Amino acid sequence: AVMILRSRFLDARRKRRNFSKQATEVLNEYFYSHLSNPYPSEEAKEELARKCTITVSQVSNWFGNKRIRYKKNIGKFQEEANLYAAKTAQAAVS
Amino acid sequence: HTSPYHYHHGGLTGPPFSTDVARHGVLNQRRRRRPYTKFQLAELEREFTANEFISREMREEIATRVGLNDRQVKIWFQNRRMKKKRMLHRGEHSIEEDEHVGLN
DNA sequence: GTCATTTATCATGC
DNA sequence: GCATGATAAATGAC
Repeated sequence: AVMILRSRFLDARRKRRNFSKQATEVLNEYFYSHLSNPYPSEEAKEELARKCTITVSQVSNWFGNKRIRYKKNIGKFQEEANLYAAKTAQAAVS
Repeated sequence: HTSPYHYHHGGLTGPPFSTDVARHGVLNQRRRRRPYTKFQLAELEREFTANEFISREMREEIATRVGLNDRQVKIWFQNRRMKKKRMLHRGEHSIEEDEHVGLN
């Protein structure tokens, strides 16, 4: 039984799929609008998970990867940051 | 539960990840992650199957046998117990939503 | 001890 | 060929 569980566990990343465009959109919106403290609470993670149709663990994985990769190369994400900054600014006006 | 790396922040001034530099000085930087060998993992898994919690004596015995310090062995068993918990909690939510060939 | 993380590595998508 | 999601070592809060 243990072997079955483990093989199924290892298959998770073996057949990983990219998130949908809408899901990535939602996650990035939250990330760049909370850039000073990009650590969503457990409740926020659950809400993001519902909106993106993914699990809470996947939300945690996404933010973990996003934080480290953003920190390692801020310049590479500058264009993306400006994009979502303008998007949230647009939402604030309306 | 607050984020550990932002716990000591008094104000909200400063860039997102400013605490990283202040966390450790020049001398003590974070130990680099080093994947374990197949032999080490096989031995650790075998011991974990026997018992998930080990005493300090058994910990030292395993450490010298596989070529790790007792701290690494302790951490490995902690992470292994967390992994088991995740594995068990996986079958609850999504039994098997495989082959969802979804296009964006 | 648990557990949310950081960091590097892995496996895959395209 | 890198981008991306998931996992494996390692740290620290509690």
